[in-house]
Amino acid sequence: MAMKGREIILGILQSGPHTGYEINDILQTRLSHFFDATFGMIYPTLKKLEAEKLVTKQQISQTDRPNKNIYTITEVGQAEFSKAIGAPTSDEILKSDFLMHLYFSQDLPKDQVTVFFQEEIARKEVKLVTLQAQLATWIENGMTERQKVTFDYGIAYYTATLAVLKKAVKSNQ
Amino acid sequence: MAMKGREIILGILQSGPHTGYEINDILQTRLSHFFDATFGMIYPTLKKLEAEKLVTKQQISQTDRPNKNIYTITEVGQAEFSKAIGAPTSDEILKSDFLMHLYFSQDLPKDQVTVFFQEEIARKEVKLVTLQAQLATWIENGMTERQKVTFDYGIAYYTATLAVLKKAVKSNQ
DNA sequence: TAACGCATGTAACAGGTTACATGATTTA
DNA sequence: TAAATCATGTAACCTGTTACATGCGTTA
Repeated sequence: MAMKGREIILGILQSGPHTGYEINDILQTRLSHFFDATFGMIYPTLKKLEAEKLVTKQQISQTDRPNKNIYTITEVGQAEFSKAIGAPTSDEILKSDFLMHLYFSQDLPKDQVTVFFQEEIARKEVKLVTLQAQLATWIENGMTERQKVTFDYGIAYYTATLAVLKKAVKSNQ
Repeated sequence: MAMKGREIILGILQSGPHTGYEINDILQTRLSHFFDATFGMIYPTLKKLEAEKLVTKQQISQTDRPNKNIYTITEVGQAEFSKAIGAPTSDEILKSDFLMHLYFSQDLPKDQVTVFFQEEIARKEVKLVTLQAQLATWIENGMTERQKVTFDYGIAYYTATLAVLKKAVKSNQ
């Protein structure tokens, strides 16, 4: 059984207390190339985690900004997380809507396919730049050697697939 | 809205009538690097598609093997598929349980992490070999230029990430 | 004045997963 | 004789998605 939203959030809280908003930010910047999350998943999960005593909530009132809830992992939460991190890893899952379209695009006009290519290239370039831009601050705030591998993996992935896409869009024209 | 199971199955049926078993086979060999399916999804989807008249079912009795159902796409199904294939593509989604483990592995012993690396490398090598082995028969049975791009994408992806993984497992030892 | 950042939450729903159930023939 | 191939299906469940709802302060 792969690690799900609950374990990911527990994992992020291991590096210190955070709000749901901050958890989302970490997910969007540093883990976005191998996991994706939305607020619609984060807040309900945090609520369940609190009900199960895996995290505790501290409410902070703010005047200039909305009030916030800071979540801290408990010992029970730590134990649950340790169990999950030691469990065997499962298969990676990639769902590419772009490749799906391309695979079945035999009846689409060339121009339409070119647009799909360009959109996918643009998306990947944004992802690549976002990830690369993270590196400096990430190292400052403490990046482990193992986390560096997840970073390298993302860069290699985007770089290699962008090359294929850019070559293909040329021969499509 | 990304293409879901129903559109994928409709897409496969565009290249001719197939059984659920055959659909699974195509998915596991040629599309497995960007989509994954299970029988638990395929058969119920086929049933819904038939109820909605997007496909028709022909029952074939066999003596030496189990009976089978051959599904054929209808005109309504064609129309639905054309609509889906022309719609904008959405973001790719990658979920890597291995990278998740690696990212949060600070408390795991080196040996355990090495095992995770080796397992992931083995999985990817199998995927790479399976995909490469498909090429010859795929070309014979008709592979479009665009499908060739999805193939190249998969090869580039596995090759690039395997290189990162192999380098990292060495420095981990 | 529009957009963005901060900040949280719910309800309905869709979609797929997992586990189970069956069984003959062929290949290693 | 164990395992793989062919072949289909259901039921319960889980997890996450989408859309909606609110609202102030700051920056462009």
